[in-house]
Amino acid sequence: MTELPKAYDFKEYEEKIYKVWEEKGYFKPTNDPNLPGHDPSIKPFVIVIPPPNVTGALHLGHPMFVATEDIMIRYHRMKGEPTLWVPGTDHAGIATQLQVENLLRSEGTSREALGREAFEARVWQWKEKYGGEIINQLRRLGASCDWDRERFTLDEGLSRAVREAFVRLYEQGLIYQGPRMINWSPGLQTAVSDLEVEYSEEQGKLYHFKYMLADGSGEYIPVATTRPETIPGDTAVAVHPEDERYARLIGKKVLVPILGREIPVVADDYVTREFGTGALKITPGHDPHDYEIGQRHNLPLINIMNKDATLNENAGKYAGMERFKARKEIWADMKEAGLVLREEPYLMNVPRTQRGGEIVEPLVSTQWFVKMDSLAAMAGESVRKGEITFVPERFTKVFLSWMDNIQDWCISRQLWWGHRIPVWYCQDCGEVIVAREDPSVCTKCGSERIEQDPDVLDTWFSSGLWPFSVFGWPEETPDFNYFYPTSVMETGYDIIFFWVARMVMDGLFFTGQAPFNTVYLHGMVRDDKGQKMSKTKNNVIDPLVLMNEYGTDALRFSLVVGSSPGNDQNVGVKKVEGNRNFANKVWNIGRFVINAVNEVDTPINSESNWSLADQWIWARTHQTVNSVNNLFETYQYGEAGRQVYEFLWNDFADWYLEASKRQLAKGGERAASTAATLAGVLDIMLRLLHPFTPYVTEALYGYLKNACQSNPYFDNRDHNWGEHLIVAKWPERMTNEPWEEMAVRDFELVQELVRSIRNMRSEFKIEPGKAIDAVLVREGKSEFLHKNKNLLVDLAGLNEEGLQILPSKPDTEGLTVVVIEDIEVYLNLNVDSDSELDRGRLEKELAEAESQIQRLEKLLASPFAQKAPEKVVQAEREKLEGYQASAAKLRERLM
RNA sequence: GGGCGGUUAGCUCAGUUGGUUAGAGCGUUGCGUUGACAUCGCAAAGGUCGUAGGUUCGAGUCCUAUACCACCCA
Repeated sequence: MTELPKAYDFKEYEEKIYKVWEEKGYFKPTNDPNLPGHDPSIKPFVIVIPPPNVTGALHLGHPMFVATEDIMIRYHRMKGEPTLWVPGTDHAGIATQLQVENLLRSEGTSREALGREAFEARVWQWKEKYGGEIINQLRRLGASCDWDRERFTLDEGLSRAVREAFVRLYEQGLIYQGPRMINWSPGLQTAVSDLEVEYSEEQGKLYHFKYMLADGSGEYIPVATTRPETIPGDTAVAVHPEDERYARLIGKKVLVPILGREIPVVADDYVTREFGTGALKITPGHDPHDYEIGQRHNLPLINIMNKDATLNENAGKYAGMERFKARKEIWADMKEAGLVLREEPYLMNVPRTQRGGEIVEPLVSTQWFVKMDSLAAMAGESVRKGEITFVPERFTKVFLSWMDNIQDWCISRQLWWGHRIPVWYCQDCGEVIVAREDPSVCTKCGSERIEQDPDVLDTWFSSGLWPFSVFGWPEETPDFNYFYPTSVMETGYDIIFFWVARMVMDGLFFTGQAPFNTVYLHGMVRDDKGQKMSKTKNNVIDPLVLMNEYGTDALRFSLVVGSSPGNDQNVGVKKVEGNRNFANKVWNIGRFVINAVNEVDTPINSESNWSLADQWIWARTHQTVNSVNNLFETYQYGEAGRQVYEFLWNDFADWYLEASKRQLAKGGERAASTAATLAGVLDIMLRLLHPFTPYVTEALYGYLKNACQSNPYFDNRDHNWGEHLIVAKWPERMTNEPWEEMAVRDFELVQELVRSIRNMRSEFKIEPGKAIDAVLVREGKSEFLHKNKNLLVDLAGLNEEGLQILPSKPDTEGLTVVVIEDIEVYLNLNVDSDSELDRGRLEKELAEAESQIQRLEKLLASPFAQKAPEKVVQAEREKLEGYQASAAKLRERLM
């Protein structure tokens, strides 16, 4: 057997282990519905991946969701359930198109120069080249997905699903085309949906000016606007119906500045009297609110802008001028005409595109929309009925309020990369053909002059179908029938509207079932100061760098542990480093245990005779297993990981391993049973830890299993070794045995004694290696001390030969005392026991004990003693007794 | 304007049926390499749990109000 190296070298294992898992087929679900012997009655656990952008770069959000989903997947797989994680990527219309356009620009060409077909071919090329990168990175993160089921939103099957979905919605009257106010991105030259617009508070100006009455009276209405360039599109001035200032002007005509067009003054209670001048210019063609007001008052709609955000012929002399230049020009001209009142600084909400960040222009354009109200109502009902639950629960409300205030969804995009809208227009008879299969002639007049709509669908249109399109829908494939609906949708809370809501609506509409029963939402990853990561702030941490430096396990653990569901998570390099150290700690625990197993040279024949330490570590193991199970069932992975971490480091390594050394040194059966405990506990903990840090645990598990199985004296009966850890059985809850509570209490007393003695050593500067003589006293009942004296000797560094255990107090002249409850520990520290230092220390301890006594006596005299549960009261009484005992001993000593 | 989350040790954060002297990691201080681990060990310092009320025998935890920070929606 080869000695393991002193430090865990993740580079040595990660790739190899992943390969083994994959080759062994562990990522594939058991009970595959496509194979003989399938049992449809067994419930599978299924997650579909939130598909990353196919040409996107890896950022910390990816390891975040991979870690969380992989934890869920590995846990269910280890529980023996048929488990499937479907991977895939998203074509990400705008993002991908922009990347390729950038590339073309650098080559001195453009998509327009290439033409649509050549451009599309070029994007596919790009996708083939870079699309695999993100997938490889997911593998590197340890994602245990079934790669044979990998999908891409633009692949053939999913494209068929998209077309089917579009046609069905259209047939049901839920898709319509029409002129509506949309958000236009002049740079991207496409419509974007409401969700793709972000508002940023920016310093602007509020321009006050005169709207002259048309009657030539010289009277005017003062109006304020943030966008003077839209004045040519004004078709009314609105005032509040109850505003006395303007009441008499309602119904009169005013003149549009510069253009001199007559428009009416209307009354509408949308107007806020307190805002600005209390009079609002109405531009139905270029403002969503004005658009609605325009509809209410039957106002004409004037479009004054071209698609590139220059003004058009309707703007008169400003035609052809860029929108912000026009703003200046118009204002200057109005100033000259004496129409300007004043300007004041104003903080305004500027709409910008999520991608690119340029200012969005609201304008009326003919686009395709999905009618949302009935779909949203269905989705809301499903959630209200509890068919879908959110983790954390508070997102239910967010989801429902979105559903209750839903707006129609603009799904057409003027892009070339995406699912082409399956609509054809007949050039001869004007027929609109919506079809599942590309038509070659007009279905009405038979003309061959038909043209397909040039637009593509919003990427989210296809993402919404993802939970079932990946299984072959609309075909009722075996996968679809068995794996759909899925179990958990795990994703970030930032796309609850973009994606989760649409999946729910689509799932219900197309399949009649909610696409998943649980939505687990994770928070955003921020830097270690809580700042959003962004290139401009230069605080982006590249996951690949972290993985190269500290290993995948460390990164995964850092992204899951120390946070709670739905809350944002700060990640710094320090944290990852700390968890690299943890992986190394686990490795070294493993080295120690394996070594102990290797040295077993006797079978265990007699009844097991557990030491206190053995009992304690088993009791703690049971507690941890039970607690971790509870936490997993309630999605509290962060806390579960923390508990395993704490157990391994603070209980198992710091205490049990130390305690086990003497037991191992004894050799024979004692050593054998100790090794069995070491191996048994480690085995369980590796299983609990595996979903978090799959690589180091799998590596160690292999070595541990090998050591145990290759030693003929080692009893493997309790181990139930899995072929690999990834498919080893998950530790289920255990019932606590009656002796456990006592073992924990006794061992904790030992720990307290040891800590106190260590403190004394430190305080009195005793050399670390020096064994000290001691006298241990517990009035009348010294068995506990006799039984555990070895622990005290080993862990506290006492001198075994010089150690006395007495049932009553002897002559302890010259010794320094420590008191823990009713136990006195006299230490020979070669210091003057009557020294000021020592007396001072004892007095401080006594004072502390006395103040505790006072506190507890007061507590127990209060109504607490009657009203609190007996168990709680009893615990406090015992504490009081402990303090009373130590106080008595301390007082005696100080006499 | 509506909503949601946060405010706990110098820093970053845990703390899910309210149980009675509040936890971790990092950082800080002191000591330490005898074969699991210096990617380590032992010990120490450090918090009136944002503020003000309330409910309760008991509140970091529940309720009300309020301040500040962040986010979502309009």
